[in-house]
Amino acid sequence: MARSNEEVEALLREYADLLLITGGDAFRARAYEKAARAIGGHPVDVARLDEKGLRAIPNVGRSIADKVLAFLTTGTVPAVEEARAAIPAGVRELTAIPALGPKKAMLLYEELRISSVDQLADAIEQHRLRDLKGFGPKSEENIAHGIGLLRAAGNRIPLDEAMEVADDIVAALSAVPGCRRCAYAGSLRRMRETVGDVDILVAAAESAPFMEAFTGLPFTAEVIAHGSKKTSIRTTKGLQVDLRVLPLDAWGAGMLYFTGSKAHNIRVRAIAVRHGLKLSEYGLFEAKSGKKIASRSEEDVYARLGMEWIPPTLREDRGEIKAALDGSLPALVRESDLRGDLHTHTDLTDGLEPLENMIAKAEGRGYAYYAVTDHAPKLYMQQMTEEKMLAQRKRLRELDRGRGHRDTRLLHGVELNIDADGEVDWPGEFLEDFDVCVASVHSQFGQDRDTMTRRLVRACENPHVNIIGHPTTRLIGKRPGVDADLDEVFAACARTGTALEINAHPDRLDLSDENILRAKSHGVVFALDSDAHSTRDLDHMRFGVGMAQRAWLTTDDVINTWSLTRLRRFLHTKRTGGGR
DNA sequence: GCCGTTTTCGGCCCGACTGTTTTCAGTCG
Repeated sequence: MARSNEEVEALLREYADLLLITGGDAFRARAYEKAARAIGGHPVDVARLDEKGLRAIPNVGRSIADKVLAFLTTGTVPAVEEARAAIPAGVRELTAIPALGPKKAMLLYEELRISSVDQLADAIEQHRLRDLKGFGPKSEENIAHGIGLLRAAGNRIPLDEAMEVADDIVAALSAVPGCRRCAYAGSLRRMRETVGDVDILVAAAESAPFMEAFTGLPFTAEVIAHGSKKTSIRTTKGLQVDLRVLPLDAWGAGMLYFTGSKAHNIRVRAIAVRHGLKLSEYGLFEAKSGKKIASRSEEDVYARLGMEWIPPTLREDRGEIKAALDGSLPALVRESDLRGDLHTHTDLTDGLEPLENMIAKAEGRGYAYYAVTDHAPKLYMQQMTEEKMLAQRKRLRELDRGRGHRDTRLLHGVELNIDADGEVDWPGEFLEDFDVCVASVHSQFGQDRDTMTRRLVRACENPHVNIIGHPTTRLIGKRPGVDADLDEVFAACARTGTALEINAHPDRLDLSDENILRAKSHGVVFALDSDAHSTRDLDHMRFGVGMAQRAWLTTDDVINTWSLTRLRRFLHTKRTGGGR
């Protein structure tokens, strides 16, 4: 089941938002936000903690621990219920619009009784905002733009949220007697960056017990359709999940049918037709006689069509069918190929856990090397100094020395800020003592295309910058990527020996699969990084691997699948002016 | 509301940017 931590985090965040909207003490609201973040990233399930255990979590004191306990035992917290009663839920939803915060949302509600995004859109259309204090034509424009962004995200949900639901359902249905196979298919299996609905397949002789178990799941909010072959539900979070039960003999054909993108499936079926065959979710059949040729496994079906088995992440009709026919599919990078992580944080800046915890988890993942890259001083809120950085390095070197050959080697790095002109926080003399430098844009996202392009290219040309972090800085569903001539940036990376990051955080997935494909055509190499701010975040790597696979990457393309020796040579070559 | 080599109060990651003002509030990272 899903951990309680996420639910508690959402509850505390909601309470913090409501406090801000009602104009409560901002520091009090911040206390709830900090506690929410700490609990969300806490490695232990809060449902298993008593008051003492809860208060041991940073930023959780008596009051919040009591509220969490009340929530875990009764399902509600009186103070939160009171706040909810005072403010329509729609007012909080307004704050999801970029450029619209709690103060303006409350003003809109008080003055114009606006309590939904739709009402706000109408009010803008009628120019009713302009008369409000603090609003003008420009704010109207910005808010309208923000609403557009929000609506463009549609009802698709982030990959990790869909994955968690799917994992839960697969675990629940796998435990039902008579289950022969159970797995998720669809865009989730293809690892698309967002998911519209989840498809679950079960192989079993009888479907009824599975349909019953499915509609009875604790998070089923609504049963949309209930039949013997297919049942659809909507979860409490609004995600549609379809379950199909099929005979074990049709498993491969079913998985193939429900996994491929529409375009992939059309192409595969066309190949079947050319062979005088017919492909459906039940199997591959001779067109004339109706005799079944293959259906039990995906490998069988593809093989009878003259193809290699195609990894799900490639099934987008982007050339994989031709490659499968030729026998030239790439050996895609796998999570087990990763030998290290090159972009991670600790509680020295905005991470949630100390250096030692992060390292222990990295070792648990079997990494050969692990880089700690906390924020540099120009991200002002982190208050980094040279002294703090050097103290961290000293500690890290001590930890590294106290270890045997089989342990994870520790690298000391930094995540630099690329400023408006493409400069970074520290001069070369200070940077040259870091093992690895990531550099990222964290401010002034709105620069025009030429300026932003020059800014990123300049960062690539810095001999100490090894990796451009989250290169477009997009936040999926919240903020578009920066406007830059990416082809020019990618060419600069290739020219200067700078790697581009594939940031595996599910809110970023930056670069995206399409941009990775473009960058690869320029001859760029990539760093597949978690950008972890907690030990749990280190496991986000699977999502980045999904993006890398969707872009056809192999271990040759990903620098942190390389041996430490090869990696060090790559990092060193740029500094010594070697280029690539 | 949380926290403390400052310990029961008084601080709280700090600064830039934007659009609105006429000296600044709101939002963001």
